[in-house]
Formats: sequence, C-alpha cells, structure tokens
Amino acid sequence: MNQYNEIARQFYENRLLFGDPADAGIVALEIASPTEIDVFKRIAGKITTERRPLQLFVLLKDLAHLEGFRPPDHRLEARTLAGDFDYRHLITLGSIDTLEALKRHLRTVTGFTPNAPGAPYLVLSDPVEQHLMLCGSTCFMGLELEDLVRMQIDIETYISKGFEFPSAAREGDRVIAISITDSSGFERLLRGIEMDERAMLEELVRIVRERDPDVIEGHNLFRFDLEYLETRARRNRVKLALGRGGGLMRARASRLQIAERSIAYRRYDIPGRSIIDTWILAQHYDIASRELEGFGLKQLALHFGLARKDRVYLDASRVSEIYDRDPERLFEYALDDARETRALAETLSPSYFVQARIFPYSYQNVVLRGNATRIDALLMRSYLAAGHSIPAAGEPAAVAGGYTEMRRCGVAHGVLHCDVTSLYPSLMLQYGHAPASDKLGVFLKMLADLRAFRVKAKSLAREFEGAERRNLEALQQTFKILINSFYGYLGFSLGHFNDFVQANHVTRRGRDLIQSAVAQLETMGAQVIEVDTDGIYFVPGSESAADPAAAAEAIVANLAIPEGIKLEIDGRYAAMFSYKMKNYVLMDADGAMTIRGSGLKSRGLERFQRRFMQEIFELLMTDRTAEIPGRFEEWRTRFERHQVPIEYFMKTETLQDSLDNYRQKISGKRRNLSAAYELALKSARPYQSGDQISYYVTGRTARVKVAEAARMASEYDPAAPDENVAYYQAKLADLYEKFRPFIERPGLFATEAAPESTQQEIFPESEDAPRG
DNA sequence: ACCTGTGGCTGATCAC
DNA sequence: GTGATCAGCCAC
Repeated sequence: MNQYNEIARQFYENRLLFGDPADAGIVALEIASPTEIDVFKRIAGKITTERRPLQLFVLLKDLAHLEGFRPPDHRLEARTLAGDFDYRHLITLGSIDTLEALKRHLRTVTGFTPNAPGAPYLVLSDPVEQHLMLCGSTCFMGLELEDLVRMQIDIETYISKGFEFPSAAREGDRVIAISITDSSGFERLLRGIEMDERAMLEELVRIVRERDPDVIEGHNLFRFDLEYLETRARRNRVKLALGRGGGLMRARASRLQIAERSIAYRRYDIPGRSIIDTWILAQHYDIASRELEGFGLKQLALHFGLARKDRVYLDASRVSEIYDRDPERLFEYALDDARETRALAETLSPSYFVQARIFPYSYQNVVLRGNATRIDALLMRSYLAAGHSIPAAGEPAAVAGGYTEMRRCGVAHGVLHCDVTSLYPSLMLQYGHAPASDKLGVFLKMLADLRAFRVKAKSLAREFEGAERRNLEALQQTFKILINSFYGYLGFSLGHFNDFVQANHVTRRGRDLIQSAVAQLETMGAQVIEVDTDGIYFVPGSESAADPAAAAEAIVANLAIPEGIKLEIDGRYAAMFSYKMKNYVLMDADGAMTIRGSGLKSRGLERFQRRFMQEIFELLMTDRTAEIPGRFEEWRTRFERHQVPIEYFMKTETLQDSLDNYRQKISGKRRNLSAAYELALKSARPYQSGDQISYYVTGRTARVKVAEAARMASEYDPAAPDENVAYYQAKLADLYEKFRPFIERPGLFATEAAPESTQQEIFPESEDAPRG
C-alpha cells in the first residue's frame, strides 16, 4: 500500500472526525416515504439505491412531556442517556409523521418552538441530518471529487423592450437558452429558436434525469436561475421533476449568514441531488481572502485565471438585443458560462467536498451551514454514539478578544513580523481549555487529531502530484478551517457545549503571551511597531546588520515562550508604513506593496482614492515624499478636466439589508439614509440583499447629501459628464490631509509622539470647492 | 429559520 | 461645528 492510501486510511478511520468508511460511496440521501430513506451510492461509476429504515430522534429534558402523546404508528422508543445533562432522554422514531406529530405535541405542551432558547426539547430541523447523526454515515466516503457527476446549468433570458432587467413574471420575458454541461464532457445547448419555452423546460428535465447528476452547479442558481425557472415552469405547466426518481424541485425562503453578510435567498432542493451555487462559494472565499472585486462570473473567472483567452462575455442587459438581431451569435457563446462555472466550482468546492465526508450533512448543507454549527454537530454525533446526554447551550457572556496595539506610526525600514503559530488552538491544547461540559473529552481529542492530520496532509501534499496532491491539499485546507473554528465554538451562543469562561481563559492567555513577547523584544532593543492578537511587526536592534536572517532567528530563539507554543519569523520587509491599528502597508525587497486595513484598502473606497493612496504609500516608503504634492495636483486637474473614468470614482456597496427592511428602518428612524439603498429603491430591478450597487455623486458643491446626489454608475454618460468635481476634489484633499503629518515629517514615531497635522493650508481652495 | 468570535477605522447622516 | 450612531468593511 502506498503512503497516500495509508495516510488516507488513517484519516478516514477516525470516527470522531469522519463518517463510516464501511458505508462508502454515498452521494445523496432522500426521504423516500414516511418511514424510509433512499441512500444513493455511486459505486464504480454506477448509481445504486438502497432503501433503508429512517432513523429520527428528538431529545427531551423531561419524559413527562411525552405524556398524552399517541404516536400515529406506535413506533417510538425512549431511552435515558448517561450523564446528567439537560437533554437526557433520547426518543428515537422511525417515521416522519410521528416526528411531525411529536413536534406539534411538544410545542403545545411546552410552549416552546423547536429551537427557541430554553426549549426543553431539541429537534434538528433536517431529517436527513438526524438520520446521518444517528447512523454515523456521511456522504462521499471512498469517493473523490472526480468520481461525482457534476452538471452545470445556466440560462439566458429575454427582456421585453423598454425594460433593463429580467422578470420571469413579465409578459414577453422568457427563457431563450439553456446551457447544460457536465463533468463527463457532456454539453448541450437548448436554443430558443428551435424550441418554445415549454419544450426547452421539458428537455431540461429530461436531460437532468437522463444524465442523472449527483450535483447541480450554477452561478447564482439560488438567486436567479432556479427562481426564474420555477416561475416559467409554473406558467408553462411543466413539472420540474428534476429529482432522482422524478421528485419535484422544492423551494422555501431561507437566510445565509456569511461573516457580517446576511443574505436572504430562496432555497431550492432537488431530491437525491445537491445544488451548489458558485456565487455562494465565492462569498465564502471572499471572507477569507477579501480580494474579490465583485461576484459576477466574469470577475471571478478573471480573478481565478479561468477565462479562456478569446472569451466573450455577453452583458445580460444586451442579450435580448443580440437575440433579436442575430440569435446565432448568442448561441455561439451561450455554453461558455456553464463551462466556466464548472471550472469555478472545481476551484472553490474541494474543501466542501471533504467536509461532506466529515459532517452529518448533505453536500448542499455543508456549504450552507456555519462553522460553529458544524462543530456542534460533530460533538452531538459523538455524544449520541456514546449514549451520553447533551447539555443545553450556556448563557452568553462577554468575551474579551485579542490584544491590539499600535506602538509606533510612520515609516520604518527593515521590518520583521513574528507570529505565534495557531495561537488559540495551541493554547487550548497546551493548557487543556475545553468546554467544562465535555465529559467525554472529545473536543480536545478532535482538535489534536486535526492538528496532527493537518501536519501530515500538508507535508505529504508536497510529495505528490496531480489528483492526489489536490486531494491532500483540500484535506489540509479543510483541517485548517476546522482547527480555527474550535476557539470560536467556545463562544458560540447556540453551541450546546459552549463555554464562555474557557473562551475568556484562552484569550487572556493569548494576550499575556503576546504582551510578554512585545516586552521582551523591546528589552532586547527592538522597536515594536504593531501588535495584533498573535503577531508583532518590529524593527530589530542595530546589532543585526551583518546577517539579518540569522539575527532575526536569534531574536526569536532568545524569547522566553511557554512550552508547546511556537513563535517564528514569518515575514521580512524592506519598509512598513504604520498608519493606525490594523491599518498599515508593507513593502517587500522587490518593492511590491501589501496594503492592510479597512481604512486603506476597503472596497468601499472609490478606486481613485485607493490609487492615490497607493502612490502616496510608495513615495512615503521610498523616501520620495517631495513628489506627493505634485501627484495631488495631477489628480485634482484630472477631475477638473473630467479625465477620470467612471470606474475610478464610482463607489460599490453591498446591500446587507433587504429593501423592505431598509424602508422599515428608515420610516422608524432606526437608520440613516443611504445612497445605495435609495438608488436600489428607485431602480426597476428587484434588488436583493447581497447585491452590489455602483454609484457616483453629481452636483456642483463638495457638501452635498450623497443619498440625494447619487446616480447609478451605469447611467453615467462620458459625453455629458456630470460627476461632482468639487466633491471628488475635496475627497482628494481629505486624503492628503490624512497623511500630511507623515509626508511632512518622515520617520517612525512613538504613538503618543505622533506628528500632528499643522493648520497651514498648502493647497488653496478652488473657487468651486468651498469646504466647510 | 438561521446563526463562529472580538477589535478597529471610516464615511454618511442626524440630533444637538 | 461636534459628537453620537449606524453601516460597511476589514484584521486576526
């Protein structure tokens, strides 16, 4: 057996983390009848179906709540679990009908809805999850991503004359092309000239059934394509029987929480298959990377280098026009979106594929559930398997976070960064910070296994090529994500094993550790610039000139760091501009800059601001501050002459709220007016939360109400430029003012001795730009 | 029905 | 004008 198989087996035999390796090949599960579940397996490329008895459960605090409940099919078992946690009575049932009846009964008897805080019973909302949690199986054991049949679907729609945006409900709007590709190389374009819409929809259903994909992928499937198809299918009286065994596609309103973004969307489910929306994968990706310019297929394909060289993108608002004039031209390019979606999914989905082997969720739910919720599911699965009761989530308490400090600001040269490797996980393992309620000790066991597995997967990945390397890379990436979620779980208000006291212990140790390292560095003659949670930027003392690399290692080696904790130099920079906490710029030996912090690189800033700042930073860090006033003048003049293109001064904002919600908050004076929402309200397009709006500011004076003076960037006419020159020039001046102290007095300053902005105005106001 | 955390900066708006 | 507040974005 080769090394890859050996390691892989070691991973997959870990039943704390993975599903049952003996139940391999599962690609999907679907409730088949009130008492049965269909388990779809792909074995040697062929789909088989096993119909098994459904295993469902409810957990109760008090058996008395069962009194008076008559199960419709009399199949119900109650069992008292070990330990004395709140949820100690496991009621197992074999029928959805019984489950629903029991939920109704418990709601009436206890007065609590299923997941309300303090409810004396616990029911997982998804019956498939209940089943997987009890039986211990998971999807994709024994499979790799390339074993799945993944289909990509993309539709083109006709927009009636006089309208800019598609509406499935509008007379005249319709589907004019459906592009279908799959991972076996199948490609099919349904063309609206040979087929009417009904025929296209029926053909789509037929093809999906015939190709029988495990996964259906698409870009914006949830927020556009499926909703459009649903409406058109209803109108054409076509049943979207896309499921395995002919089940209908279902829909319901749902919400998705991705970091600070809360996205309302219409969730779709297709029996026996998983729906993967690459728009959602991109949202997840962006939380970690913060580098995407936008979430359109085009922007993503360009960002990930997936676009073919001669790729032509058809603007959705021009599709109808092209279709009327020359439909062949539309059809020529229509398949490209589906092909590109396939490549995008291959880029973004490997980690989720691995996670489906770990968590008791369908592949689709792995993408849609949050990290802490997933850890909760692992803990619950372990406890139920051991026949142990489950605690109720603890009351939330305040948890202090990481230590942050900016000790020095301005420009420094020869900067090092040191970093504590996996700070919180290391502290949790070294000092045994686990939930007090984890009587079985699985929390730290899982964390330790994950850490060991990650090290193995990472080192082994380097020894392999091709598919095996990609798989190992996906494994180590997944382990990393999971490892980093364990600390967050302690402070997760809905985590059954949460522990806010322990969360506080962990961060307290982290703060002590990093502050001790800072103090030691300063004692050794280093100048510490910035500290954030687990990392320190500093300029080493002067004695290190001869061999900077060795000197840097020596510094770190000389720090007194607790047993089991590793602190290492993980970056060296020619220069650093320290501006504010969490806001700084690094320049490496080649002169390449890295800009960090919302104040310096936020996508909420117009591109001209980011560009002008970049110029300032580069000049600041290369001691060419004298050139900065000239650059400022250049930008001012460019605006004066309308030479700045719209892409540089438009602002792009993401709508977090729904428009209804925004309207309600405004009328209740619970929030301020916002340009992006006001424009969205005026627009004909039905904007949803998560959509982005690009706008610019019109008018003649710098002090305008932005929400009133804003116009959609798409309405800008370069032939009749109406951007507010004074407003944008004032922004340039504000920007210059922000950095003026550092431009006038170069060097590195202790924070309390930071240079103040002087009152003198070196740039006279222009007549049309009165500034208050 | 859904949900990992804290800390920090900035622009826009609004009450004072 | 100033400060408070909200929303949005980002670091870790």
